[in-house]
Amino acid sequence: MSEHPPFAVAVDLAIFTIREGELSVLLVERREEPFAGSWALPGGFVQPDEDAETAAWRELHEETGVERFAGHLEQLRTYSAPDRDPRMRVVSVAHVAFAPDLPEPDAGSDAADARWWAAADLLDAEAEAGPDGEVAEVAPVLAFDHAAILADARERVRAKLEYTTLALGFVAEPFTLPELRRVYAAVWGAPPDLGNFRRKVLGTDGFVVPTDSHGEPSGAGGRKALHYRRGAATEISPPMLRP
Amino acid sequence: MSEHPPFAVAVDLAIFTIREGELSVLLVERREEPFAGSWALPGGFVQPDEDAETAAWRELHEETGVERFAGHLEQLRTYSAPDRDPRMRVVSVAHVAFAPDLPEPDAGSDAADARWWAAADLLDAEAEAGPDGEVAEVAPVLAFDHAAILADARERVRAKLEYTTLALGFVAEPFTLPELRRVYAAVWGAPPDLGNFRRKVLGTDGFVVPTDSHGEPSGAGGRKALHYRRGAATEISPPMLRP
DNA sequence: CCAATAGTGTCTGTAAGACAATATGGG
DNA sequence: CCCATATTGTCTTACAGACACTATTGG
Repeated sequence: MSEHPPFAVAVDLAIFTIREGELSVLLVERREEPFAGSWALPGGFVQPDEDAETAAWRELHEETGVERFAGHLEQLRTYSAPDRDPRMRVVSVAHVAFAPDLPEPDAGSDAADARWWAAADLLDAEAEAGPDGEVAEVAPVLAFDHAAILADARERVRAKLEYTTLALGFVAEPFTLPELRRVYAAVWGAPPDLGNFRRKVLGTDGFVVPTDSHGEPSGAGGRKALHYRRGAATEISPPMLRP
Repeated sequence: MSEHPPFAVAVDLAIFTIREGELSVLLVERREEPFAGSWALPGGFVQPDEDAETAAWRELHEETGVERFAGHLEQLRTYSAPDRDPRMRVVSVAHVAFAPDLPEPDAGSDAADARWWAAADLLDAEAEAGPDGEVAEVAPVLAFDHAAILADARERVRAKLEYTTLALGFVAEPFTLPELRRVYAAVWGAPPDLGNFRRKVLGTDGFVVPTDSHGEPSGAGGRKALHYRRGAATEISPPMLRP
């Protein structure tokens, strides 16, 4: 049998939420080398008594400060290039998480800062300038291989909205159908057709269940939307395809 | 920052092929402890200069003996329960591979035996008895958490046949449409409708390209089927759903 | 009344499910 | 000729895409 050289095993998390209509991801500014001063996905090492998912939940709680987490967490894939960490051999079991309206994070002990970034600003290289020609804040280049992890994570979320009800993980109960539609718009980058979206959601058995209450108008002026709660269904079949 | 305790990192492989119309997977009989004498998925430790995928390809070549591998290999997911290996802390980056008509394997140095097993016999617990009441060979209980890995691997393959052209990885070129349909039948456990299958495959641009040759009748009597080669397409949209 | 948002209805094209009919080969 | 397999075609239904129309609220 071959040797079994020692590795460090880490988890990295792409934690998504929707802020101001944009799919946003939590990054931390590293205090320590390597990549001190760079922004990176939150993460940490797996401890001897943990599996990777437990470690991911622990990091999620530590980074967001949220105790009761209403969203979803799942394994993404494992990144294991020999040179991905310059210090030593580290394989990272990356995870994806998402939740409704998470609070502004505190910088943890090993982070100089922590904040939400619009995923599109980090991933879609476009001319970054506001309408008045001013750059709000330049999107950073991520440390390690975290740009690749983030790209894979966003694609996973985009794909899963097509054939699962995981969009419900981005909204707090009770929610309105326009709110749910804005989740799809933010994740996919373009809104699904209004009427077709309602037909699909309401026509999929167990996706949402109606309540007798209703929300407030979203803008100034406009009709009140009905409130719904999440149903028991987890899959959408046939899937709702992206525009 | 937290500690980074040492782990061993392994790869395990679920290598599938179709033999006698059945989805089959390669198992090895372990020579060493733990689980000496038990059957397990082939695998081994990742070496210092390798990433997990490279290690998986190396193990694939070592276990099958095939040099030019016509099929497909991809990462499945990582299994990291603290007690999954009684000797020490090992996380396993599981992979799925499949290929057309692989040869009967040789037992490697660390294996007492190696052979193909029908995946259904290992996963679908049924009354195991032939029509004459005789049990051909009792399916083993797999070592470690390999039964769970195998179940996840088969589900991955089943799902991927729906929306990708990866079924082509199970057939040698040139192939006939009935051969390709038998791949779907073996993986899904039931054949897709004959006419609808042809309409879908031939109607998906770049799935298969016709040739001017043809195969021999499959049974005694029966028409000759046309030969095809794989096209450039990798995705099937909209997907071909399981029956 | 007007603008803005929520909700309903309709038409049409695509494609899948079910299944029938025809073609081609071997014995 | 008969049977087994391959190939083509048809009918029906489900459902998505596009888009028009109505309803409700605040200013």
